[in-house]
Amino acid sequence: MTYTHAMETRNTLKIDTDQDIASQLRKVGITPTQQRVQIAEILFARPQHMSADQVLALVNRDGPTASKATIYNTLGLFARKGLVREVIVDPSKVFYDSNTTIHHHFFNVDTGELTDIPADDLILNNMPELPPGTESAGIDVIFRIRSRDARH
Amino acid sequence: MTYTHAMETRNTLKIDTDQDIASQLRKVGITPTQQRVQIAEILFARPQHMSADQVLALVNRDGPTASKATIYNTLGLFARKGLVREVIVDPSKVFYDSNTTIHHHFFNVDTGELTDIPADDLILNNMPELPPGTESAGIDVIFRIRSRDARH
DNA sequence: CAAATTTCTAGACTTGGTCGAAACTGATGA
DNA sequence: TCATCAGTTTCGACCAAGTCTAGAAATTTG
Ligand SMILES: [Mn+2]
Ligand SMILES: [Mn+2]
Ligand SMILES: [Zn+2]
Ligand SMILES: [Zn+2]
Repeated sequence: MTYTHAMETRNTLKIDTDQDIASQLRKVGITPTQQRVQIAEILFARPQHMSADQVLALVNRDGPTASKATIYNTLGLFARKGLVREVIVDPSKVFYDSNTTIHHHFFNVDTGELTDIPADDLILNNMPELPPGTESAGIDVIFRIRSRDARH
Repeated sequence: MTYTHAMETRNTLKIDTDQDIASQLRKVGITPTQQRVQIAEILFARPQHMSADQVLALVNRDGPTASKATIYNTLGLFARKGLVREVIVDPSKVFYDSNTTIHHHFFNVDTGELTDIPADDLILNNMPELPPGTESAGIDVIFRIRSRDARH
C-alpha cells in the first residue's frame, strides 16, 4: 500500500459531509470552495469513471452550481493533485477515475464502457528500463474488448 | 509470427515503387488511388507514429495532393483494414502506428514523444478473463514517462 | 475590509466528421 | 483500343464536441 494519504483516507473513510470533504481537500492544498466540494462529493461517492460532461450534468442536476469552465479547471486541479486519475482510452474524451489505487482497465470499444481490473489480477514481468533521463508517470494497461455480437 | 500477409510483406519487403504499394493495397481490398498510395508511401516508409495532421503536412509538402477529409478517410480505412494501428495516449490526437506487430509504448508526457517497446521485453502474466460476451480487440500497455528535469 | 484566489460568461481553437457536388476508376462491349 | 457509364472516391466547405482562454465579477481568507 503506497498510495498517498489523501487517497488512502478516501478509500478507508466514509466521506459524506461537506466538512469531511473540505478537510480532505485542504490536506492536499486545495482551497475547498463550494464548487470544488460539490464536484468532489459526486466524484468520490464511489469508485467510478466519469467524463467532464457527466460531472457537469450531475453537479447541476438541481439548479446551476458550477460552470463548464469550473468543471474543467477543477478536474484538472484534482488530477494534478493526485485525487483523480485521468484515463485516456477514448480519443473523444478523458475519463476521470476516482479510484487512484493501481489497477487496469477493460474498455469496450462498442459501448464505450470502462471497467476496472484489480492490479493483482495481472502481473507485469520483465519491465523495460526507462529511457535515460526519464522517470515513471504511471503505467496504463488497457484491454480493448468488443461485444461478441457486434457487427464485425 | 501471426500478423497478416500485408503486414508481413511490409515488414520484410522494401516498398519503394508505387507498383508495390498499389498491389499491397489491393491485397487487403483497398482500391489504390493516387492519394491512398501517397499516404501509404509516407506512412510505411519506416515504422513510425504519425498524427493525421503530420500526414497531411507531409503529403502536401510539394504542392497539394490530398485534402484533409481524404487524410482522415484514408487513415480510418487503413486502420479498419489493419494496415495501421491507432494508438490512443494523448487526449488531443490519435497516433497512427505503421508498425502493426505486437509491441508496447513509452509515452513522454512532457514532450509528446511516443516510442516502441518490443513485445518480448515485457511479459504479461495472469491475464484477466474477458467479460462474458466480449472478445479481445487488442491490448495496450503504455508506460507514461516524464523528463526527469521537467518542472516538478 | 483588502488582497488573493476562484468562478463565470463568452468565445476561440483543434480534432475529426458530414454533405453534396465533381472527379476518378475500372468493367463492359462496340 | 476506346467510349461509356455505374460505382467509388475526393474535395471544399461547413459543423460538432471537447477543451481551453481572457477578462470581469464574485468569493474566500486573514
Ligand atoms: Mn474528436
Ligand atoms: Mn485536450
Ligand atoms: Zn478505473
Ligand atoms: Zn508503436
